[in-house]
Amino acid sequence: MTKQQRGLDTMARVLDAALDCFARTGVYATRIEDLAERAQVSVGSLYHHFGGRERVAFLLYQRCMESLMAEIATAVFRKKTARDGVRALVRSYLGWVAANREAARYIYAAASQTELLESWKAEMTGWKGELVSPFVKWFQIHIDAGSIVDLAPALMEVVVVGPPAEFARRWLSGVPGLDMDDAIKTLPDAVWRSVAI
Amino acid sequence: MTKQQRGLDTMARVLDAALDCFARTGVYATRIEDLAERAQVSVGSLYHHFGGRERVAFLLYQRCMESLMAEIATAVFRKKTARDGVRALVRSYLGWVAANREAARYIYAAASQTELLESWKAEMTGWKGELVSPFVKWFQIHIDAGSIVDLAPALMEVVVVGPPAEFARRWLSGVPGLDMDDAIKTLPDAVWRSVAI
DNA sequence: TGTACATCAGTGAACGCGCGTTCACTGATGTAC
DNA sequence: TGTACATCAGTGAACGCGCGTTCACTGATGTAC
Repeated sequence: MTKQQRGLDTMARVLDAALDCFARTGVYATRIEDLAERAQVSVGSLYHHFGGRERVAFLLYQRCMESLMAEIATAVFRKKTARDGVRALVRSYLGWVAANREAARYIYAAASQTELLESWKAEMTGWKGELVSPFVKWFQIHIDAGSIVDLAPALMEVVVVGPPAEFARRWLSGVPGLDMDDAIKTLPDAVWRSVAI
Repeated sequence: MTKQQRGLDTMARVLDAALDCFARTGVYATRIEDLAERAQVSVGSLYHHFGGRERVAFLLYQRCMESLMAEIATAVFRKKTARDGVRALVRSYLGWVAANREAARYIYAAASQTELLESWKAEMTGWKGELVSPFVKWFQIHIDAGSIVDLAPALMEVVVVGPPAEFARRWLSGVPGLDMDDAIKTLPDAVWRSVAI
């Protein structure tokens, strides 16, 4: 009827293993058996809980995304001014990436796998909306206060997240000449300039 | 000894087919046979010219990337002022994406497939350097003239390309509520603000 | 507190097949004289 | 201009195997009385 604690534990172990495997080898390049072995679980058990690899990939994506959003939320929402909030957002985004390279790598890889996420599209739209809605409200307040340019939420998100996200992608894929500390110093101000009034 | 015209033609046909297949189904989800069929080529011939799927993927990546960079270059380099150049860069980037959705989709997908590009890493570093060096020079001139903030090339690239790239990714993956015309109107100015002095 | 029953959790060998890769061969194009 | 030879281009059936998925079964945990 309901899930037992033991089941939840093994699901967590599988997701841990999936983070390792998916980030390094890629989702479709990791064999079910690799996953099972690394998670100390039989393949049968894995199928019992997830029903297949795609479900593992989706649940892992949710887990990683929620971790990122939680970190950013705590950094932003305790700031009073728009300037401090926007800069904290960029800084915490980059900080999270540096501290969770595998999760970040996986988020970026998964986001571009349309095939992968297509199956869960409905389930995802609602979930993602809930994650970002607090930020939309926060920005709206500062737009109304006249301290931030008036951009539609989707464009605001792109303008603010674009630079740190682009940096993170390149940094994670080992592009030479990229220094995370430099980025943490300069990108917050650059992003703030683009939305400041 | 040297390649014949007939060989070059079939290679081009294979790359055309690969753009279709890779952008829609994903690189590793497209079967060699699908590629061959769509390109009107036998699998044996495909192996004769490329030696495997990865080489197809790499050459296609180069082709797409060069198309994008050429479009941006012609748009930027005829502008005199830094402001016009930066805005033209963002505008032409988005314009190219809108006009070449499949190629854009593939660029983003391929860039996050470390496994894929790892094998050609050496070959790519030099090639990519040649593509971006004209832009580095262009920006340096305007930095020296004091009309643009002094950022390291890698960070400048991230700040300028980040917003349009992030928008493009989301737009291509069908995130609801994204309008390309809106982006073309607002992003160039937002990006310019972040690098203007 | 103990027993009986139901459901969940876990196992791993066996099956089956999709698909990449090869290879011996034919045809086409180029070159030397 | 023609002939002979070399190399490139193209073919597709056959092979082989990696790997996802199933399934009948055992063990563990929870529940009702």
